[in-house]
Amino acid sequence: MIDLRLLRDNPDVVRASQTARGDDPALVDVALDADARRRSSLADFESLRAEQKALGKQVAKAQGEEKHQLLTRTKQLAEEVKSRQADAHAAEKELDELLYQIPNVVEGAPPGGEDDYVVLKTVGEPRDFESEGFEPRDHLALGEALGAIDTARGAKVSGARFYFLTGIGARLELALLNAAVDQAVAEGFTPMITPTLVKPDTMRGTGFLGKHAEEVYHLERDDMYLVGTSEVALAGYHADEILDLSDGPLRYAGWSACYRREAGAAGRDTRGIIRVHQFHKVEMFGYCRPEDAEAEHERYLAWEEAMLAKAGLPYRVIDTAAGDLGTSAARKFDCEAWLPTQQRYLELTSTSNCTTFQARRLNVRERTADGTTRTVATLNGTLATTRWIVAILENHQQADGSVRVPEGLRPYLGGLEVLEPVA
RNA sequence: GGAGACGUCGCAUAGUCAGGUCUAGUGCGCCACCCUGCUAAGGUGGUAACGGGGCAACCCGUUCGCGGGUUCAAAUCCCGCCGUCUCCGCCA
Repeated sequence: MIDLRLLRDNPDVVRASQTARGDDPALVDVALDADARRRSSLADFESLRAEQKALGKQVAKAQGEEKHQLLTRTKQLAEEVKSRQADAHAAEKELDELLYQIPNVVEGAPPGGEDDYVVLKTVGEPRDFESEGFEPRDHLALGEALGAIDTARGAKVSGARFYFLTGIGARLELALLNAAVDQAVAEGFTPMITPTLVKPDTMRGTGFLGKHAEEVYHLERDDMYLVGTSEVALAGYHADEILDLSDGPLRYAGWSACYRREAGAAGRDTRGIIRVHQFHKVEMFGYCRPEDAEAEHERYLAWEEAMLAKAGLPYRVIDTAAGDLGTSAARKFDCEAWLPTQQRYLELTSTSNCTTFQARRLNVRERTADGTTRTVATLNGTLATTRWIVAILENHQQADGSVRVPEGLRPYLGGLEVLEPVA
């Protein structure tokens, strides 16, 4: 939720943000109007309520005829209070619904849509397979030859976009995720294994039930949601709390299964495990002071790049355009690894600065030096996911169908240097 | 799944049976000041969050797990839900 005060004091900032995202700037004025109605109906209700309470005290003391007269007045008043309260309630709800439709205010992201990202840098050289003298195989062909990935049986058991990681494939994923957790712990993150089913309030608070609600699995019978990332649980972790950030930002590394319906992706990335309904992820998530959020965001990006280095992948970093930001993000950097068989970059990490947007919805505040409270900022960023296996297999493959294990992962595979095809 | 107890402004508790004097008391903790040559102890005052109004001092409202209801009036009575604990049943 955006800051109501910002909306009132600087509506132009919010209008400009809406325009940058390709959303309707008029929503700002509709919300301002609703806010004015809310405040006036609230004032009406509150003054009547104050009168009712004052009279109520007299009723308690009065006797006989005086009490009788007071009661006839207070009974009338009660009716009116009730109706004004209902008005105030309705106005509040109306404003709330409007505010929920306004995504976070963009901060520094380039204007435009999905294709208008800005490449911040490119790291590492894509291999020249032609000069090496062989045609690279895609991750599924490699994974099947290595006995690492089984999508056929995944489909048999659970349907399209499901898979089994088998043998060395399962070990490779564990190695990757363990490397991510170890790095995070070394940097001072608290490792967390999080719930993957959450209540509606938590899912709504993190901003995933807006435009992208179609992406989320919902369990009708229990009214619970399957999370698409541990960000959801970690954002909810401190909901309704007042934090002490005097020792610096809080940093958590969440390890969880992630579930996505991929409703809007029909026909895209159908081969292999690039786009699947279930995968695992180690996610950085943190709380910090609003003025520290931008610098913290840069650190998250640096930690992602450190992981990519461990995996030995060529990649680029993009600054996502305003129109392609998630509801909660004010700015987002993605790291995309080179995918040789598709001659394109594939998103492996994404780090968002959500400023105070998520925290305001989830009511996460900090105690400031002068004793007051204020809303904190939240950030998130990917450290490793199942999808990384795609890039690792393709980029480190050799002519004989074997795959070199990147050095950063070898300690997690008992020193194994090469993955060999199984017969 | 069944039965019961419980949920109060950081923590611990009083208040709920008998609705109005609860503007929610007290202890601990915390903050400021005072006193004491230091320290310990002691004294005085302050100390929940959110919203609305006001330049401000301040005033008003909401919140006693959450949501409804009864009533002129709800921490207190009624209903539903959530959570914690205890016992029973069932299952891994």
